[in-house]
Amino acid sequence: MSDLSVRLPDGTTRTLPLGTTASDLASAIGRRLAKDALAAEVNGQLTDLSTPLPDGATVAIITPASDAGREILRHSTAHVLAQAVTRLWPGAHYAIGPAIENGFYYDFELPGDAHFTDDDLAVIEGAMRAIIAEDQPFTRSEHSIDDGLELFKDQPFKVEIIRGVATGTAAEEDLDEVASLSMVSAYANSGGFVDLCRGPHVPSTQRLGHFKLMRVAGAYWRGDENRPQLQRIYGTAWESEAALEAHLHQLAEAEKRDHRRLATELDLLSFPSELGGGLAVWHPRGGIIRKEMEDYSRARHLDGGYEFVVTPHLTNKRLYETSGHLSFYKDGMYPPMELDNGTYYMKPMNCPMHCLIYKSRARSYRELPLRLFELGTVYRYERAGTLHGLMRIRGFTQDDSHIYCTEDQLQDEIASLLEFVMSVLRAFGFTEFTANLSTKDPKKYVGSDEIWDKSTEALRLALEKFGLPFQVKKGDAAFYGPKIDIDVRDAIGRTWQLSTIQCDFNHPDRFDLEYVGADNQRHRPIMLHRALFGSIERFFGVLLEHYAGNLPTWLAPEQVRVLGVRDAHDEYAHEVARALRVRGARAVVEEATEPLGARIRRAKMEKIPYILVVGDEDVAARTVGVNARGSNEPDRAVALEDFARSLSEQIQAHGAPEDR
RNA sequence: GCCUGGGUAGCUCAGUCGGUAGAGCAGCGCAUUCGUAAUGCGCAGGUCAAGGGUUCGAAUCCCUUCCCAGGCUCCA
Repeated sequence: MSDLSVRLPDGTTRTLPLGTTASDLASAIGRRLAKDALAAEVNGQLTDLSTPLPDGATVAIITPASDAGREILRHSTAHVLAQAVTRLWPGAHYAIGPAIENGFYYDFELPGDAHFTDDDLAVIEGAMRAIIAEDQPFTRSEHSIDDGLELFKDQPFKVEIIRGVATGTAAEEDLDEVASLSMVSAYANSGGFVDLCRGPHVPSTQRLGHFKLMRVAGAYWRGDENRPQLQRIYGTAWESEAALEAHLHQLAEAEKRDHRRLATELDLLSFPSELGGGLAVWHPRGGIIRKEMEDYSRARHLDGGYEFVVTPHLTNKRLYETSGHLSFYKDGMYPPMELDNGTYYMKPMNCPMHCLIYKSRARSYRELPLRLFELGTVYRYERAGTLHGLMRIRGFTQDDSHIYCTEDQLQDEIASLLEFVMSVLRAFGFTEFTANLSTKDPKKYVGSDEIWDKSTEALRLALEKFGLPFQVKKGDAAFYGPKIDIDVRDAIGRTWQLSTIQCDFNHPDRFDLEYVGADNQRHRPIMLHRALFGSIERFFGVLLEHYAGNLPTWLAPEQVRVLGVRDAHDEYAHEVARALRVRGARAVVEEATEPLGARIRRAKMEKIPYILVVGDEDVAARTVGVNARGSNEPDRAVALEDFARSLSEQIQAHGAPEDR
């Protein structure tokens, strides 16, 4: 009997009898590994533990606490979900059930137009736990296309997938469901349940169990809203109960910093239903934060060589005929108003108006780059189901600028734009950035290939110059030009797309924009769109979540609350607050009509950066007791002058917060 | 727009089988004068999202609309 040898991830090789499976290998290495093993990676290919190993293979055993291991757990749990649903709803059709970030889902079509309800989740979960307790093996089998079609003849979605594979028209995600282009693989469990799948799977259902079904949702088959809507069940699954608990805890934490909750709790803004969906009113405490953000933005733009413009919210439709919005963006616009002298629209974008400003007189190359900036409020008719707090809203203000430059200036202008954008984002406390570079969609674009190449290259060079990690998204650009999108990472690791720098070869043509060059000839400028916050509303929402409501002092609506210990100290408390206000701080006194502890508690819950407590000793020595947000120990007997100076320095500096 | 689930006091929520609405916090008043996260007592607060229907009677059952949540689709 001959042997085979395999190479392990640590570089060692092992010699084993022919016919050894990955499972045998794990046992040979150690009892612990044998117990943990879920699957194997053989020559870079994931496979079941029961697969016999080829001679000379490089083999790694996949265990649960790894990305690959969790993915297998999740995918296998999705199969159990499908099996449970078919037990409870005989005749249910199951479509696809992949592993996703933190979990899995599976899409179903229930017999007789039935729908899942939230209450069904507990029932399904119970059925899943029963299947897991039954310790059912996942048994792989391979079939020809024809046999596969026969095997799944009662499952129309599976049939469609197999047909797609057979005819070479399969979507990429479908290839995960089958073994190869000429063969389909299936996994059977006990009780007659079979699912189409490439695998690998855990050896038996007993290896699963640390999961929770999260919610039901509708999802279109193939993600196409013209196709049937299926019932999707989302779940999360982990390698251990502790990991599952940690994930659920993380979700609870994220919910605590939900900007919609914080906006209500901190009395910042609201969405009165009288206004209609996606329209917000800003309360005084939200309004002052917004003012600070806008003031800072304006100051930086002034510094950065921008010129300030203002344009109306409403315009005659002719403008959007010229810009082309009416032909390609009509669905996103509020319906027209028919007036005596024409048809008017709310503006969904500022760019056409800025082009009119450019066009208002002849331009010389000496004026370029011309950087127009506006806090421009726009209205977009977002579909009702897409609205989401401040993140997706129907009326919002963009910090929008349009830069007109020559081809020769493009490179430098993009580089300086990127630097400007990052510098402002850093001032708001973001430190981690990534970018996407979207390139030409060869099927749909305007402008010459040369200008696309040149500007795409300019964008790429700017990203490289700043060492910003980026991914190229091929074909993802809008038809009018390539773009950079900048994502920031927030305090709990989520990423948000905020800023964008887009080249536009379309507007200059449509508006027939020109400048006179040094050669006394007319030339067409290039237009750049640049949004930094994107929308003030959305950026505000991201900031709130990033800081969990603990805004840096310069942005906090109330920066200092002054509390006298007894009402005898109220007069001094007012004096302290006045002294701080003179230096530009927002300081408020809450008089001593309630116990000190209650007033401190309220100020803490309002997330005010500094609570000052003043008593007899402070009145006598002109000091304050400083209770800073996030610190455990109050700082007693700080000289008022010292506190006032350091506070105003902190506010002036903007930038990252002092938070501990 | 589509699917599922919701909407009860400013906020968070309870409300049984269809029988005329309840708590805590917040607010207001009075008392309390207190050194770092809740002083006590009292008062007020509601067209139960809106409209229609069934019923002797509707927060509760049915229909329509609006709004919200989570997804799907969409985000030029």
